[in-house]
Amino acid sequence: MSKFYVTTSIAYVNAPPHIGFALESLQADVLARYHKQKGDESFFLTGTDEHGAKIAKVADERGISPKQVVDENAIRFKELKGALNLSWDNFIRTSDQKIHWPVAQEMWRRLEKAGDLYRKSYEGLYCVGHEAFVTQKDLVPAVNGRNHSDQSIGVTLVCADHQKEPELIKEENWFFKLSKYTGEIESRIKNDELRIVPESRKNEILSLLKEGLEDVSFSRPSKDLPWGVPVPGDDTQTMYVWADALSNYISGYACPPAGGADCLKKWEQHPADVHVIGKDILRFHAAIWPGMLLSAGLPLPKAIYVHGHILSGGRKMSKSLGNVVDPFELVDKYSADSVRYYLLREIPSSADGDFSYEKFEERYNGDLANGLGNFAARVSTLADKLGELSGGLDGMVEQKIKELVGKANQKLGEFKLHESLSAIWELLHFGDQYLNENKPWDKSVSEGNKQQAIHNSVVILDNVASLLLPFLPETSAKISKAIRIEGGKIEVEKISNLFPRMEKIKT
RNA sequence: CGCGGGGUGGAGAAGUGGUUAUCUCGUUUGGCUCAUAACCAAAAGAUCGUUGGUUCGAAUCCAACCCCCGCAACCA
Repeated sequence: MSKFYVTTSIAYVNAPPHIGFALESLQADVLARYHKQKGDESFFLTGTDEHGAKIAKVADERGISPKQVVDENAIRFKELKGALNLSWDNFIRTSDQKIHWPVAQEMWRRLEKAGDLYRKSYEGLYCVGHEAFVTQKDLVPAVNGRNHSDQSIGVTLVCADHQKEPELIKEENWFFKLSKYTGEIESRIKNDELRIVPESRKNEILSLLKEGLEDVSFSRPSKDLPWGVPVPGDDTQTMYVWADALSNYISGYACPPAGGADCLKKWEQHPADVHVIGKDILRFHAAIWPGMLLSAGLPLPKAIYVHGHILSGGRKMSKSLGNVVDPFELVDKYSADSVRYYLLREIPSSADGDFSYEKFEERYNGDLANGLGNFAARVSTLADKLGELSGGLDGMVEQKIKELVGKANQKLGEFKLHESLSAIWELLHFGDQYLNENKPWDKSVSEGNKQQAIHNSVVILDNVASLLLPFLPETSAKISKAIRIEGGKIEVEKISNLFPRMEKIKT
């Protein structure tokens, strides 16, 4: 038995759960369930990132404490477990002062001890409207008439949102010597000690590393960032997101009750096997996080699996377009397993994918109702009519099962979840073909051949159920429960309407 | 010349030098009737973004160009 530790990224709680986070959770869930099924000791971690100026601002606007804001929102993320039938073992919240903070602070001390943290003044453009620093790209030429006065020096640049000229502000921060680790990180990724999947993402990060990493700011003055983990030994500064949020992979990893430094030991013995993340945060996980771990003298995760984003109707989801898809609404309307199936099958597991109700319906009717549901009903009805079955396994059927089970598992190992599902459906298709060829309902077929054909179909169905366990746990259990195989004898209960066909709702 | 990813039948994808370019959905036709008007088979439908090159042979390698999408360091 081996160990398997998988994580999702932690979600920022300034908004309710997004369907993209649902996808990420499902992908990690499949991996966790698969390893559990194999008999591995699996640990699946998820959680929420709860600090930052944005949260503090929301709290301020609503006249409540930041703690209240994050408590409210974190619940929504936890509820995803029930809604989507997730199997995570722990949910870590970065506002957890008892478990998380000591770990984040211990990490900080380690970096400091390694001589990798230093003070430096940071200079930036500060917009009063944003109450935050803005970058050059946030600025646009002024369009206001009153700004036209100083044409002598050209156009005035102002903040796009507030039409105000930003101030130049200097402040002192702690910086992390990430640049020091560029070479080491690069070589670890290059030789797959830290595997980045898919290949295209690996190349992307390698080309970034080739240009070299710069040191990153690791803290903010506490007056600007009041809501966060205090920097150990410097009460004027609060940790900026990196040391805080990324440490969750250690603090959330079944931290021993003693906490703090003891948590790091656990990671030292067995770091994460996979971090499942979105393409938007690749560089943080493939550069800053490994840099921190190297500095702290800790092992790197073994793999980072990068998924794409979900588009809605071919476009980026955004509130202003009104095409945001709420995962809870979906599950409510359909079922957990059908939403799981759609997201895991339709969205290529390492590229962008699209969500639309039309496609959902197509997948549901085509694959779940007509494919899986119908085959289960078909086989179980045939078997139920005959009562107890005996007979052997056809060599050709056995070989096909072996081939496709192998393919499904191989794809899973490559994190190609949608292709793994596709292999399972190949097996279903083979089952339908097999039945049509052997016609166990036909009067001209001998009793022995009928028994044989149905026996083989049941074995196919049983294998499908087993392969489906990580993807569609509920459905898989329903099918498995109906099939009893003991020695050469088989008994099957009738399985009806796993997925009732949907009527066309939309044009 | 910032970096990267991508452009394959109506839609979505697979396919990194070699016989008639694969799969799913959709369309048409035939078969079957155990099954959720489900299942099986066959057919139609692609100048593989454009142009040029390498090669006996390219979707696949090279060059130029066009188009789409990310990223461009503090935004998680």
